Amino acid sequence: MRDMPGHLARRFQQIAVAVFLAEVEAAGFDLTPVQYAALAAIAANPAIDQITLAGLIAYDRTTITGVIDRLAQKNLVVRRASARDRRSRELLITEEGRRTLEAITPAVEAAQRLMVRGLTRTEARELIRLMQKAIAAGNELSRAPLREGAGPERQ
Amino acid sequence: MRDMPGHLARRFQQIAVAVFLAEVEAAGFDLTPVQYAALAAIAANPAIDQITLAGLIAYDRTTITGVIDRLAQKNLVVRRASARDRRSRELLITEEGRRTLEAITPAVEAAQRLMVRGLTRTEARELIRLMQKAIAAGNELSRAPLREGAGPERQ
DNA sequence: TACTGATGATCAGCATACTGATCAATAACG
DNA sequence: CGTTATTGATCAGTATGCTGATCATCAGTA
Repeated sequence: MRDMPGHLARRFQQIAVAVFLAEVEAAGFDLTPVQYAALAAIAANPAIDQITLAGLIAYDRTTITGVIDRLAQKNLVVRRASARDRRSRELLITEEGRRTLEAITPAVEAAQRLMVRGLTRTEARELIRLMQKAIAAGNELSRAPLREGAGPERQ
Repeated sequence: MRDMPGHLARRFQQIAVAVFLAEVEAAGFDLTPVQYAALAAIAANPAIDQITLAGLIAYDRTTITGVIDRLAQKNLVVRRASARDRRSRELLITEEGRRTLEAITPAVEAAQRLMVRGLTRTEARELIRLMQKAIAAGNELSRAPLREGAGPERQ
């Protein structure tokens, strides 16, 4: 059991979330890993729509509604109706959102280091590389694959 | 973002769960990764109580109630009042549970291989080793740490 | 232009995970 | 023995994630 990738994946994620939440709370904030990722992506991509955002950070499209709900409730982002497509909502970070994002970054970085504190620097880099490689090969297997930023049309 | 251990952990777990569910469903079963782990642990530890089970597979104690509820509803396990401690429930696998566990094993093993199909055999082994090492160092950081089987008293 | 299909968002329902509380029963102690 | 602390289990509440459905809107085509 203890050498099954699936079990280890669940366990590592479990610890990663706990470390993230602890660091962020110690810094005086109340933001989940998923909320942080969404906030950062919105900051980097103003007026992004929810589907594109989902692709950027590999969320399920139905999950994102609730995440944005909670970010909006905390006044960190704003949902705005799109002018050119009335189905979609444009997402924008607020001033408070931007301040929060900046202030929280050190805690997030500390959490990343803590997650792999049992590894040497070389091992940590190797773990990251191997996870990236495995993820790339399995990207299409989940309902929420990563979609590269649209950018200029790829053929 | 794409080299943050926390993000990669979430993504790898996401794929691992999707692969597991797909393989198990293709084999004709309806069991989640968590339910499988619990079922296997109960099979290997007859009359285990829920708290000890939680420690063996690193579940939160409040999560396990629902998991066992669902396994019991599928007639795969039975909850029995303990004679020596009336607070606790002894968990036992049923005949159907044992048949299911045996029949499902090939699908579970196939899923484990699929999760790391982008890696060479050596890389997969290294990923497993590094995750184990990181997890061991972070074990106490989550609310649901792994607890070694009680076995004969450790001092 | 009317129809058809695709798309963005949301919803209902279910299964993990967690926080923190409660309750019954047991263990530990004076 | 009785008080206190601990422990096994559960519950309420919240946040991901997923399946599958619905609704409004848009795009493409006959």
